[in-house]
Amino acid sequence: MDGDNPYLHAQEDLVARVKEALPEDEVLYDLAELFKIFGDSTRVKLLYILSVSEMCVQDLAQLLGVTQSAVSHQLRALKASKLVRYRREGKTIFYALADGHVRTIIDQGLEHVAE
Amino acid sequence: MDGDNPYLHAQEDLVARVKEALPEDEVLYDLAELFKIFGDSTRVKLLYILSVSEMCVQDLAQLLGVTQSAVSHQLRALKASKLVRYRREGKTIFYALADGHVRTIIDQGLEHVAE
DNA sequence: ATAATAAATGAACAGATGTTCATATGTTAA
DNA sequence: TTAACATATGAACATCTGTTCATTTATTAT
Repeated sequence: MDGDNPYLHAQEDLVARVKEALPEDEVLYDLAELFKIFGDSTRVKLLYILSVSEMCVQDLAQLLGVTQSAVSHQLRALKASKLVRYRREGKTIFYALADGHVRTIIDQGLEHVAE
Repeated sequence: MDGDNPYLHAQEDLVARVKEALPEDEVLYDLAELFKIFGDSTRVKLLYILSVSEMCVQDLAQLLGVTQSAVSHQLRALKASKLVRYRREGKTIFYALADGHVRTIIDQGLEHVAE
């Protein structure tokens, strides 16, 4: 213990080493943005639903018990995060998951919640 | 196409089937709460750091560039979600991840972000 | 063209969130 | 018991978020 050090408590070596191990700030920021998407019950439900089957906006709204507008707004967020894709069929637009990652992340989360 | 049906568009069978497949509302709510924790850059950083090494509050604050108070508040949230544990050593309290799930979830997220 | 239907968008607003500041609690050493 | 240090907590505040309502855009059928 070097009594002169004003930061007596700090394990400076450790701090430095961990700092090395950290991903870029921007990456961690993007990561938080991604999880933010999953951090709303309407959106996780949306994602879970779409992991079961593609579906049109109105059916999603009905299943979620919210406005068509609300779903549309949320789908916009999911699109921006590349989590969903969509296809138009006449007046109707069908949304689907962009890839399998989503379900994997959800399932990991469910495992933790189940404990 | 049954033209009399006021919900012409809806694939009611599908909606019903998917409804069956959905986890309980409460589970999905808890799931969202869990991901909400990961959905803030201060907190993911915290979690990432702790996945590398246990650490005391002051060092965490230094590493994150925020107040000791801010870290303490966030750690409270992490404790409430059973994501971290802690041990006291004199005046200092060392925080650590509660289990390995956290890192798994983070790594899954990082994979998606990396694309 | 016009009407009808599906989805998207913008404005507005209530409620939640994350931070700092000030202060309290707990622990150790003098 | 007092001083010093580490952490926790409460209040206050600015910002962010998610929803609804009203409206617009896009597509199809008449």
